[in-house]
Amino acid sequence: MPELAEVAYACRQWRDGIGHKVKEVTAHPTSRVYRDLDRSQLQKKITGLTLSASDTHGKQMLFSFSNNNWLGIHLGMTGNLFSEPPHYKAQKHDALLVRQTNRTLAFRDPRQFGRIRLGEGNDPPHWWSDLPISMLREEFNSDILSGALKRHSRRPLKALLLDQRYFPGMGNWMADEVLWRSKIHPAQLGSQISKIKQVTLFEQIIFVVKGAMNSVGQHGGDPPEDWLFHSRWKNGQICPQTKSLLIREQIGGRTTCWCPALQKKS
DNA sequence: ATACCTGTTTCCCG
DNA sequence: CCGGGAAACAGGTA
Repeated sequence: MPELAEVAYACRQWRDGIGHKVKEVTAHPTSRVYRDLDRSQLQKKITGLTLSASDTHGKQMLFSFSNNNWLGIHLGMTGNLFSEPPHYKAQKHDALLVRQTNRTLAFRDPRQFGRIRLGEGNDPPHWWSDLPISMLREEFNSDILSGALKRHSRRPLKALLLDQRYFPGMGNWMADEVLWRSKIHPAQLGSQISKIKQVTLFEQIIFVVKGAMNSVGQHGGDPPEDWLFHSRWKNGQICPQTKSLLIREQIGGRTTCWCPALQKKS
């Protein structure tokens, strides 16, 4: 599920809980999402407080509570948020249940690659405030891209795009989408990208990020019909643009899908 | 049964 | 010290 737009949608699932008090907190006894945290401390801190706001930044989520308390959630590979009925019974992979009078806010994560963090203080904790500039902001400019290309001149573009220090929220399918639209081979090295291609690449990052937020981020469904997204998940699919056979291979340690007719190495 | 997977961290190498 | 890559984490699904 979770790349930036899916995270934004997940965050909205807890929106109805804002302005309401926490009656009880249930933490899964063994889930790895608590690897930074003491479960009883989480319960002690959050119980009785009021959820006051929520926000996302890339793949990170921040929930604000009364009394200067903060809860961070990262969905990992298989995490998701749900709003369930007040007396909902915990399922096997429910890592966290936050009970309120009219609903139960649930964080479910079968593979447990997600992560829960806590913070206390007037200002948001450092794990939130230290995040790199959001790709949705005006301050996210092409200098960030050119700086990353320069510093990592021997990295395949696919691997670079997944680097959260530069492109917070970029995930596997979004990176494939960006490279496909930019007509860049995913294994192309940072140093091999012309100035012209850099401009295209930057524009397509913005296009895909905004396009994903306006579709997936709003309704939780799929991105627009003509996106590579719909053809990238299994072998033997056809490029929506060129109608030639798409390739799927590991690049930068991740399954990568691209169109050999469109995305040539140079 | 076996391989695969929307993410990140840690370890190892040059 | 830095950059790059592989392995590890864990369980569901095809």
